[in-house]
Amino acid sequence: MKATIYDVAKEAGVSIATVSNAINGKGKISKKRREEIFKIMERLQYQPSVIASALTGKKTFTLGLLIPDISNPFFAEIARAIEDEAHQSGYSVIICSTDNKDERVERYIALLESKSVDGIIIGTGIDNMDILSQLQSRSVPLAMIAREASSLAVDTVVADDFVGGVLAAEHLVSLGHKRLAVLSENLKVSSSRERIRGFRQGLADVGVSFDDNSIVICEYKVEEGKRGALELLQRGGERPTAIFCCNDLLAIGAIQAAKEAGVRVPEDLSIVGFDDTILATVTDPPLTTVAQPMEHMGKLVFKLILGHLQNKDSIRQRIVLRPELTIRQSTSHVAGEA
Amino acid sequence: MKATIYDVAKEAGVSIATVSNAINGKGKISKKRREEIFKIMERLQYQPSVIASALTGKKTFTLGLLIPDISNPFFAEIARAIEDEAHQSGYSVIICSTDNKDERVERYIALLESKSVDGIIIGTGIDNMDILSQLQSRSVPLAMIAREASSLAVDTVVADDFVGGVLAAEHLVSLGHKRLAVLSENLKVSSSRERIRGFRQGLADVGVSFDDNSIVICEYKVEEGKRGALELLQRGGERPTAIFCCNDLLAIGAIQAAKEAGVRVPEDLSIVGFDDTILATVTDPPLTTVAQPMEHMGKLVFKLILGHLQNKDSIRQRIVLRPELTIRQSTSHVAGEA
DNA sequence: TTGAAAGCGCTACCAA
DNA sequence: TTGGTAGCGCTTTCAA
Repeated sequence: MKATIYDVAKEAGVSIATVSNAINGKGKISKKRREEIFKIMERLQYQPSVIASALTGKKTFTLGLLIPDISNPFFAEIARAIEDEAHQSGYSVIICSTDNKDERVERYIALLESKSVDGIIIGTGIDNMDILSQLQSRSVPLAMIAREASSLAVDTVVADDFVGGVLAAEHLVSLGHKRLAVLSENLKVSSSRERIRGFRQGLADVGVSFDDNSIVICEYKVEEGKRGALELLQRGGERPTAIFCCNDLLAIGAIQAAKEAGVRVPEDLSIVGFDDTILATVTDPPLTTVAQPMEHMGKLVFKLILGHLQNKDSIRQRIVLRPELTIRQSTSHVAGEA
Repeated sequence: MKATIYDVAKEAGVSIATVSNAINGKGKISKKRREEIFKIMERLQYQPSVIASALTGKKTFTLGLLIPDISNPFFAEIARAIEDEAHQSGYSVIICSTDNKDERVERYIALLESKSVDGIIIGTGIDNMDILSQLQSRSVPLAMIAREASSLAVDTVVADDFVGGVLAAEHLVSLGHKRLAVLSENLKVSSSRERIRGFRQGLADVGVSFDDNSIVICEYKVEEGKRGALELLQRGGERPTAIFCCNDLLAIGAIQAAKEAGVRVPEDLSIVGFDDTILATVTDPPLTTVAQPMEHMGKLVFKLILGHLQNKDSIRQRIVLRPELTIRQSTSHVAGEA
């Protein structure tokens, strides 16, 4: 069987209390004992049981990460950053892909709670914010990434989605586009709403009109984006000359839709994405997109929630990172312009 | 504070043993008591602590998943499949991105063991197989996915990498290619070795010669693939007319290298990838690649390891899935042929 | 059918 | 400096 603290204590001829102290650097222990104990631990291949210590000490050194889908490169990259940072502090992270379904969110949260995770990082869209406020009232440390829960006092790291939207609008306008459309995922996702609001504002600022009918909503998958874009392209009336997509996956769908509809990108249709995942660099044409500093965001949320874990009454922070426009080849001057 | 089994027992006027039995469906309990207890649990929002029950010798319902990098779409998709399947059985999965570094593998394994995970699924390349055999000798349930550890008796799910290599070779040869090259990640990854072996065999079968110097090894990142492909393209002597890349990421690197070197794909250079991740569908041109049934593989490993957890002496299985060639537009007849 | 009590491995507090 | 010991929340005999 695996060695326990008792085995070590017996072997060293001391009490388990002393071994525990040695391990945790508590109390005073003579150097000699200390070294002796460590040597024995090594010989016995002793590894303290996090489970047992969690039952007393309280921490499990495990975090839950709620995201829509780990197979979405945006979240995979964020997850990687969080994981790296967490691992350095001895934390593990449990991934929970929710597909933005409240029902899954609730199941996962219950599971995470029963496993006594030390905190939960949330990057998933949630309809019913009560779920979160309940969590908070049960004093489970929370942090949000790439999503906002403005009704809650909770540590948050987001890119400035509004500014991102503005950036996209400005870019498109500067290329002479006047007939714009938007492809967005479910509006229950706060970041999507902000992006659209920013996009609108960016257009309004320079007097370009924008019609609400030009917004198409769909799920966050490529397939859906394609369907949505197709709808936009096949509508009666004048076709938009540019589409702002609320994430790279949808932008890819739009590119595919354009291909299928025989519309050239960027000559006949400019497309702007959001996120700047690895996908944006490999598409045909490479995607002009609003870049979020994913790695940085991931590392930051972990630091935030860690601060929270170490110091119960550390002050809540909301960190907003500025996105940047990465111009590639999916956007160009509107046809007929200089 | 969170409700405990004591609170429920007190409220119900029974002993904790009875509550425990009710929860776990053990022993005999009168229906009346049973229902009463459940009602109280609900009212108190009682959730049994997995931690505490794990300490009593039961399971933690947590699995570790070792992969090279969760931000690699291939592993992200596999992780998603495993996660879904696991969640259905009440299991959580902790992701561990190792970058194929033994040092990281060891750190993660130690962490997972100290957290008493019920099992570990391994999809990462490992140099020192002793790490695994030690794990096994400590009787930690193991399962491999997309990797082999032939020296160990362990549940395994892989695509038939050898056949995949053959498929790629046959396809290229059928297009008239004779000067072939290979771009592979580190050969310590068993699957890469097999793919190359299959590729070779496929060529040999039809009498096309292949020179070991045409194999370039690099890390698994796009950047590295690009560098490697560039080397291949800029060598003196005749340029290869086709490159077989051991995964999609490298294939993308190769596409980028070709662009940079002014070599057209597929007219001047055909490229075949491996995996068929989402990336393959969006590249320019879309990638011809050997498809692995990722979702299926993920679901299968979980089932395998679960069987192992539920029935200690379930027999070891090695499941080999047949890959398929997905032909897109990165391959074509060699220039000058019909 | 139900309950009392002995742990599981570890931490923390109080004595020695 | 050290050790004894009371839990942490739950499972599991063994009796009642």
